[in-house]
Amino acid sequence: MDSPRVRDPERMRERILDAAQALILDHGFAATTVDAVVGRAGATKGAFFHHFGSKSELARALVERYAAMDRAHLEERLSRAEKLSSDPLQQVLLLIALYEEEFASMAEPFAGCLFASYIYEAKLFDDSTLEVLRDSTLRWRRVMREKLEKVAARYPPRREVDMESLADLFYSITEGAFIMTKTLGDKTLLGRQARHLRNYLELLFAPAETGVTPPIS
Amino acid sequence: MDSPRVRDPERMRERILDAAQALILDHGFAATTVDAVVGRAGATKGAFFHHFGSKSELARALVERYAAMDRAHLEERLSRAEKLSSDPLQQVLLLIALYEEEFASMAEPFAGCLFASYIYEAKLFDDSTLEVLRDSTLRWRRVMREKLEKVAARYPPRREVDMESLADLFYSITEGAFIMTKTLGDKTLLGRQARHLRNYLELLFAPAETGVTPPIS
DNA sequence: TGCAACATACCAACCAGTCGGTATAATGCC
DNA sequence: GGCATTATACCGACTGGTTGGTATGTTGCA
Repeated sequence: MDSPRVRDPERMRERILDAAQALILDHGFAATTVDAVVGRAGATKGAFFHHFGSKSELARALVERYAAMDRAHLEERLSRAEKLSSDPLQQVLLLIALYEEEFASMAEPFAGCLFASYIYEAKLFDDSTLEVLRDSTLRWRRVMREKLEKVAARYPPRREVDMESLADLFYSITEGAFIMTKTLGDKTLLGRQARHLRNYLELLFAPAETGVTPPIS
Repeated sequence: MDSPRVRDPERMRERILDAAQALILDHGFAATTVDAVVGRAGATKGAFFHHFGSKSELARALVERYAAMDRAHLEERLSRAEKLSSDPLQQVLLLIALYEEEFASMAEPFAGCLFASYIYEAKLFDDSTLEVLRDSTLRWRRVMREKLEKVAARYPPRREVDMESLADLFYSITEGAFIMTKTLGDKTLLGRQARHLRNYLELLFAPAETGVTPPIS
């Protein structure tokens, strides 16, 4: 009935990864047992250790999948924003707005970020796993920084800011808002925090007094 | 010489809490064993279970101590800012500047926030422990919101913002910057992120076009 | 039929918590 | 003050349950 007797190794692997991710975001990596993972995935230990050589290998595979998804997600949104406007400032603002939209349309309050989960158990992971975190963070920095430098070239910022830390603000605010969301269970929080980032950029790069765009509401 | 044969239960308790906190911020709660804690604290299992009925009881005691410290820290900085200026906007800006100073003067890149560590292992803790997280978060929100409302009453914000989410920005940016700091190991990051929050508030509440304060640099 | 994809039974290491015992400090009494 | 008595602080071997991992089977598909 419910369980198709057909074998689909790729799907099984994904099911295990999905189960592990959900459990890890609630319990952390250490407290997520292999038994619990296979239980949730509807698999067995045999299947688990067939697909992953060890629990640490699962950790790396999981974060690599997550990083790839995060990267693809950012690239997709950014290219959408770039198609919607040719002005770099508008592109950045649109990018944030797109994220706001998605946050607003989420059913549950958001489970959390795997990067943040890992970093607070950093000593449990090997360097190659932590390298994925660093790479992803630095990618965010680079992508946003390049875009912001184009913005700054066209719209001289009203305050002297370095573009690196301004780029980091995207990551910071998001991660911080994830934590608050998990703490308070308020799913509107994420979008409202992103909105402030948008406000800041609008104010910072506002071309002239009258050029301040009105709130979209 | 080195080991005083005098008994000091309070100090022993603190030593255990200190050891636990340091280990938890690196390994998470689940992976922090009682043996490791007592090892680091120079204590034994007997001492541990004399002071704490269980590992979960340690978790609660630890986060309560952390929350009290966080609260006292905020109150101290805020009252210092309030003494330095009578203008609510300046008070808020000074508060951030005080935190920037502290972040800048730290020797190590900052170990992390216990609240964030706990929230990514939330399912391991009982409600009374998680309540401490919520209370602390809501306290930050309330304190900052009250201050910001006084600011907004005197300086009409240049954009329509709700003071609640603006207040939350203090917590968000801080927590997010903690995560980035842990990921990249850059101890200047924290202060530079706080600086952007200060910029935002300055721009948002800037009294008039000419009133935009020049960068301090 | 051969091999990948599972399932099941099992193991050794580890871990939170216990317990009998010891050392030190506090208290009550003369 | 001195001393018996009690309470507190601490020690460390031990235990029962748990966990990551393995060894050995079984099943489905090319």
